Amino acid sequence: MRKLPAKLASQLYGAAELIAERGLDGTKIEDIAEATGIPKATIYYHLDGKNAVLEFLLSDLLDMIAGAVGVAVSSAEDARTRLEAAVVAQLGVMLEHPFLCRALVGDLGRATRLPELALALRAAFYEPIEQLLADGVADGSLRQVPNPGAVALSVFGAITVAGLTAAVEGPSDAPSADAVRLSASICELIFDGLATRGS
Amino acid sequence: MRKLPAKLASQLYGAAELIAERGLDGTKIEDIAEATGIPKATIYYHLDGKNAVLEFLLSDLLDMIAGAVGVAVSSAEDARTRLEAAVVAQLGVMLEHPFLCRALVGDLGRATRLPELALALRAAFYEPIEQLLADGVADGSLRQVPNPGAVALSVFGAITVAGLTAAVEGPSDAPSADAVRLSASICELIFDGLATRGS
DNA sequence: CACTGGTTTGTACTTCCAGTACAACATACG
DNA sequence: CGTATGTTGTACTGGAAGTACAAACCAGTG
Repeated sequence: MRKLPAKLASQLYGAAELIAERGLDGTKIEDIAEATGIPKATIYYHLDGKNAVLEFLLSDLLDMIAGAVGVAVSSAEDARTRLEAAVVAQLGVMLEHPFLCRALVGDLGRATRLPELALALRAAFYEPIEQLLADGVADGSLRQVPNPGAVALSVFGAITVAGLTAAVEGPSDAPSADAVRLSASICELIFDGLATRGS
Repeated sequence: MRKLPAKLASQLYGAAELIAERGLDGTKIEDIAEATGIPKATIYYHLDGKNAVLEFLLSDLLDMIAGAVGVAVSSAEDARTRLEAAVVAQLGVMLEHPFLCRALVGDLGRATRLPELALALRAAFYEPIEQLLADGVADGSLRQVPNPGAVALSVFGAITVAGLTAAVEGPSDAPSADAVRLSASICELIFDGLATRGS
């Protein structure tokens, strides 16, 4: 089940918009069959049901994010700079795949209940951030905080919610420019905060 | 449909844990009937189906949050202080109702597709924050940022994700103490940021 | 008390859809 | 050619949501 032919895989993306729009519940297998041109029997030959369709689509998105972030994170810069790069990378992928993001948000519950996906979610979104915050303390580019776990979670939330919302709201025609802009706002928040400065 | 008898309403809460655990899909109406003691026919007499059960439970949670936050926000302090109070209030309610939070996360997609709930979600979580950030700029207790909308969204994400995760992970035995602790971490992040200070 | 209107509930039914079974067909490759 | 692996149509099964409805129940109210 883990190696469906490339051709089918690419056709399956035709279902993303459908699922994004109506949710997996509101989408009949027959609809997916029609939208993708893959007959129902064939879908069932390769995939173990509806959930597997979602799982396939989302794990792909998550892999893309994890990949892009992984690249961004592995430069030689200090952690703070790498965190900025990671945010841009993550938002870039998200804004480029708005339908997948909408599907993810819409069926988040299901996603977190699919063990494979839950892991991939963590790996794509949360872990890199957690790691970077720790690195930043080590290399002095970020500040030590009393409760790193909670803070990492909040940073993760700040980035992800902003990204998902942006992706969900409007498919943009210049995703990577938007990603840069949005990431600037987010980084300003998480680095400098909102308090009025003495300086 | 908006005024089910108090007795039934209270019984319905018995379904929250069930839904939190398995998701609405994984929960049969018959299960809900059994868990709450309300027979299926009666459920259908008052409510228009499964979604309405979820809608009832979640709109209640959202009302509680909106209420608590509303109180916190309406003090005479400066915006920054009120924002802190709002965070504590929001987290307090969330940690006190872990099952409802889990149900919310698990069926977020469905929730956002129910128009009433989508509005209540916005009103409970996002709008107060947006307002406070604006107030803060006005009264000088918070800094002006180039893109207030995006920042408000990130702040919202930071608080909500941290809160939901905490609620989902472990039902705590001292919710309000935990809320205070967690909110301190979050506020430190959103006010002071993570950059290393010159000072 | 009897009448009336709303609730409550059991039971049986309809409908819809995910998933299965299976047979016929295609394609490839030895 | 023939065996294996994929592809697809069609018909079926099973389970759960939601509906229909009638019988019971429970106020009030005259």
